[in-house]
Amino acid sequence: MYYASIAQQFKVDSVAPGKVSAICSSGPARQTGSEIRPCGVRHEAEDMKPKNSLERVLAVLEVFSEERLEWTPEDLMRELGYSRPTLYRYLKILKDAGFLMSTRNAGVTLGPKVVEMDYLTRRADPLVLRGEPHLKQLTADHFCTAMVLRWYGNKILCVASESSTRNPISSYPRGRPMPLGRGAIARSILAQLPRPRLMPLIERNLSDLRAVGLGDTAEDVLKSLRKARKAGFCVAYGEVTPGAVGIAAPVVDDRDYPIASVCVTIAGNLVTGAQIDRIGTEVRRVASQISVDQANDKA
Amino acid sequence: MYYASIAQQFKVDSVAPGKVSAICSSGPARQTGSEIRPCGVRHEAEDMKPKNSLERVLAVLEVFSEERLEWTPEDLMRELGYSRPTLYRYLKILKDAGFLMSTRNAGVTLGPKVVEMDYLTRRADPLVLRGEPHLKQLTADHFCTAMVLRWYGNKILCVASESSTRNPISSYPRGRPMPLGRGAIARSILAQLPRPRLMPLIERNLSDLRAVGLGDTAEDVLKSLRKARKAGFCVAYGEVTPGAVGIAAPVVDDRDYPIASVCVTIAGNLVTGAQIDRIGTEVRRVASQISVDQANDKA
DNA sequence: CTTAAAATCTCCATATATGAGATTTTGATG
DNA sequence: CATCAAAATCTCATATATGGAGATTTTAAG
Repeated sequence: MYYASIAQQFKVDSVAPGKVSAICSSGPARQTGSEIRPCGVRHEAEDMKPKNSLERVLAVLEVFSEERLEWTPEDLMRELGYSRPTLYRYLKILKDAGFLMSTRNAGVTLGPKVVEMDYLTRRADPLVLRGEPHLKQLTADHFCTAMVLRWYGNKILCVASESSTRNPISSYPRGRPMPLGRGAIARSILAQLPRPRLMPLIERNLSDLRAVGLGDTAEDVLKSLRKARKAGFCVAYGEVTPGAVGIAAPVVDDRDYPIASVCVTIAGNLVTGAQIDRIGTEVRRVASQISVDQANDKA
Repeated sequence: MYYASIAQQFKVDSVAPGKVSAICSSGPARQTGSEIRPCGVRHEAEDMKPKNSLERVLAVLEVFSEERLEWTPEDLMRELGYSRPTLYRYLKILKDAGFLMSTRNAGVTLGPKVVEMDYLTRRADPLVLRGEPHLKQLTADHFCTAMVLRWYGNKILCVASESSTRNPISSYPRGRPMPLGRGAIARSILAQLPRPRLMPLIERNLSDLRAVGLGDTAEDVLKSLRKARKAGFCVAYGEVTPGAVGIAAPVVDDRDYPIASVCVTIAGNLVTGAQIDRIGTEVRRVASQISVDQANDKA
């Protein structure tokens, strides 16, 4: 039988615990501490379609994006391939829970429960809580925008941001995923990833990575990232926002696996190279401070 | 009492416009232990237990609150009454979707997907989009905090807020539900509700409503609210935050049903009664402007 | 008041989630 | 690194919820 064969396969894997580590070291990273399952392919190519109804309800929430903030039931049925009653049942449940709300145009959008939960997240996320004082400090010391960004799935997500400039340069406020191929933040995180986890990401973003001068081949990029890792922080000139310098350092867990990044963004015409180095050192210090606090969080 | 005297002073000052005093409360803020009292409308007799698995998964997300930001699987099993495998299955799905994440203490918290969705909500919510320019205007004109708050379920939820003060007085930033029984905001919304919808809410919050001087019996409160409705805006002195004056007006849909509230919060020692009246008129104008725009949103 | 579109409901065969307990994995510790 | 307890996952028979087609009610519009 189908299931039987799968089960057997799993059994074979787990019968010999000694070999598991060998398999892991050459496969994708296993789930680590407080991270989301870093299962290789996510939104990029093709999510494996949800198999059970629980995942199918949640899948409804996944279709909302910056490009498509509002959906009609018809479109949802088409997009997700659910039957009419099913879709409407899902919608009812999601609306009742406040995750969705109706719009006038007979459509649906994300609802107030999301807002409420985000507030709780701000209060709960240790990275936000620990990060904020540091961000205040950084923005007090420099005329800049300082941020903490989470690494989850294959995304980089700003979770906290503080600014001492009039019009903050960053176009990535809390909650907006950042590109993987550009900017000091992305690099600071990539540089910290174990090779097997890293390579597919490099391949996928090679054109961007090449464009910002990290190297022509994947191997070259890898070499550049090794250097970056050694330095402890990354600098990027106008890669994400023209005229802005990004200075970022990774926050890691107790296994040196990256979980976030601390970044200072500052107008390019405001800083000299020497200053950038000084800020870089500060950012690195902050990031590693957060890393340590984080690791010791046995509360 | 201190606040009472301030309130009285205001009352005298604002006698001229006549209506205002009628809808003003003179009740001092009652200190309930800490300065910030979380809105405690939770596990009343209100939520019926979820019947199908879809609702049961979502119910997991419902247990997170300001008082309890982190849960262990064990506690969740106890709280929700799910079996071990079921609970873990739910957790796995929710974690994979990013709604939850593991903490080091073998617990779970709300995850990054929530943050991401909240960002989308900020971009999608017409109240936020339409409201923000008005808030900018209000905070430019006055030294205050201006907010838009949604009315959903039986909650009042701040969705947008702008501030021109150094330390914003409001302890209700985006996403934090507000109490129903206190403050100008709550009153501006309650006043707009149809009687059958309103009465149970009055009953449930009668002690609070009485404390702020809206009347002794439910009928009295109802009468006060009628007046408030007529005036078009509400004023409250230190009911939510000691020393702060709240001035709020309802945003309604095309059937005059309240969907939100616009509020200006300003330090009590900064404004005279006459100014409060002027601000009140402004707030009312903004709220009704948003109402109209909202109703015409056939985009 | 009539009509169209949207949303909900009914029915039922069948796929699917469930829970008790066994099993495996994790991670802390001497 | 062997050991042990706690945490997480798995197995499988069973009961249950699910989703498809189409009927039906509700809502919005003319």
